[in-house]
Amino acid sequence: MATIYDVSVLAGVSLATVSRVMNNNTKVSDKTKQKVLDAMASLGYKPNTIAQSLASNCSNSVGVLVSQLDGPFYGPMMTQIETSLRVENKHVIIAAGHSDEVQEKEGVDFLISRGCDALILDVEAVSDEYLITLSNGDTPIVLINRYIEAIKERCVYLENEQGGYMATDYMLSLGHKNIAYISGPMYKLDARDRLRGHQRALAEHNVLFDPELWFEGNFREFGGIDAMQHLLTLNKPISAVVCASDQMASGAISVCLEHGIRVPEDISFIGYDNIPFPTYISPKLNTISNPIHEMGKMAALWVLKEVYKDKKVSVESCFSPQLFIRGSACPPK
Amino acid sequence: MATIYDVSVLAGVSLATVSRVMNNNTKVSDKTKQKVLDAMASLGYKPNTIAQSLASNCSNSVGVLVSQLDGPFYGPMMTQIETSLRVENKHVIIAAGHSDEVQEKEGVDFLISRGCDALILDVEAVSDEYLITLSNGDTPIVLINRYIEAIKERCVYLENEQGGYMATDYMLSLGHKNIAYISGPMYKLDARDRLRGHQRALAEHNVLFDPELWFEGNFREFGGIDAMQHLLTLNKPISAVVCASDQMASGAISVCLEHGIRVPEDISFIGYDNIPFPTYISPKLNTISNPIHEMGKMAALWVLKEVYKDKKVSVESCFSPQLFIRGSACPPK
DNA sequence: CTGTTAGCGCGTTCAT
DNA sequence: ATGAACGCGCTAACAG
Repeated sequence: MATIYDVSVLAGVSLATVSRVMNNNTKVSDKTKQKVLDAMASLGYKPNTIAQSLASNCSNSVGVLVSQLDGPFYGPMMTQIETSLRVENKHVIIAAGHSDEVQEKEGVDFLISRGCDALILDVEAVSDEYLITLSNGDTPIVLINRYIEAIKERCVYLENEQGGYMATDYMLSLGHKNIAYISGPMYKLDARDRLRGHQRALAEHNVLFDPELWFEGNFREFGGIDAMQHLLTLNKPISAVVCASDQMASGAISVCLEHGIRVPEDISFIGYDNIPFPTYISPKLNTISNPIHEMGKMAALWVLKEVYKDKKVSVESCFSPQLFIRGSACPPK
Repeated sequence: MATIYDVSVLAGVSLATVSRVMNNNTKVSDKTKQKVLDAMASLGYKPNTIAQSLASNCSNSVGVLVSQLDGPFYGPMMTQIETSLRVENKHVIIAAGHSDEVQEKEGVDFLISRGCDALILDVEAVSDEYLITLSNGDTPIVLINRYIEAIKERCVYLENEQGGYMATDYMLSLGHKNIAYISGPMYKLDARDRLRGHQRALAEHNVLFDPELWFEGNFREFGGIDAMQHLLTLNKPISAVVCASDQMASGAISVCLEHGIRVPEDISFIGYDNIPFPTYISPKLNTISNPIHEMGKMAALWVLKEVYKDKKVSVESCFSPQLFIRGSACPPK
């Protein structure tokens, strides 16, 4: 591999001059610049990014820690992050936290030790205090999907309570009264927020929240399956089910169909997240959008602006959910 | 940040000794080692990986280029790669190729310029020749999902032809004769291989391949939707549909259900890939497994063995598909 | 077993 | 505008 030294010899200039044309932050006369450029081209010179990092104390890498790399969310998010960052020649290093406090912290340490210039975190097991302390460290962080008052300028999040409200409000406006709710696990903030929204909608319509009609799921398909099986054993009238995730809604619907219960004729459904898959199956799932890809992009822009001092980007941190009406709900009989 | 120098001073030894205990490849007396360890601990010393990389000419990073970061495949694959590599303290840098030749090449260049020690590639737009040439370069590469004879020891792949055969053979064994086939795009090798397997199965059962019953899809849900809508306009008897991907199968099934066609009673279906989602909906999709996560893991192990000279791993490069029977097929009426 | 010394490839003062 | 020299933090001979 050709180095800056080879280029300097061929161009008949000093090392420093070559470095200058590379970073073109200092004035270099046009003709020496051209000589250097020619030399670089004829040698097929590529800068050694490792050496650049060491000398400049900037690795041009940003670490991304998500709870899981698979599933319907993180893919789109990673896509946006990678795309937004690569155009600025930054690279992304990934790590998975697996929703486990120890692993999430290990992931953070790992990424920091890797010399990342910034961290984009989608974590759920670590405490607010940990994150606040972390944000005072040397490596800047942005949080996706989490709102912490003390460091709100580093948070990119969705108004989950509002989304939960919208889902249930929609069912109520259709005329439903007997509404079951399948929530996410209560240790997750977004699950709690969505549930709160659900309860607020019920209250506003003077419908009592029946704890028996609430099942704590896990956001995954089989959580929805378990939930629906349980709800069916209750022998209570249920005309609509609001699910805190599309995955749970899909699982729950499959249980109904297998029991000969028609959707939406017998029971209406609405999910949350607006993941792609359920829009292609039958019935097409109504849902509340969770613009996870937008949030990924925004987090990347935050890094570009705050860490790499890119002037032209502007960031927006709070996202509003949106209702998508398709074919999985109708008025009660 | 404390450096190796600070540690050496505090421990009263030389720089080299500190370096030795870090890499513990040379013998160091137990008590000096302990002194160094204590000094490191009390300083909270963390090695600077950038400097290590520069000095050792090894970045401990491996680049992963996939066509897309989202969708049901690459998530599980990335998970395995990340997990396998992280335990060995290697980090993964990601890039997306978007199934486009230019972008795939740019991605490769990007990762190489980032000093990756090795590349794991899941590419489909670049030519075999390009990859063969690339494999002769300085950065070792492994290919996932692609078989190239000249560099087969660098390929981790699935026997797609066999899988295609199995899917159709299964339908034939159920008694189906009027079998439609929804393929992937013909410019992709795996799509062609799966189709070949389909044709071989038909031939073995003396069933003629009817080109009219073959629709070239795109592996995605809407490809299956388009395909099924087209097949239905044919007014030909069709009792079974073999799809080259679960996503297309799901799209196709949704079209049937909307037309009041029952699955599997009226038309049987089988997909390919064994992605999670369709196992949670109704009807549960029969399919051929595509162990993409296993392949990801194997690629990571290949890198560990061939690049980082890890002795204990053994790699296997050829994967066999497997038939999964669930609820989307039955004998014809 | 341990210390000395030279790089790794590049950025960045200082001079000039 | 350009060059010389030093330093980033660490590894790897080479001595001893």
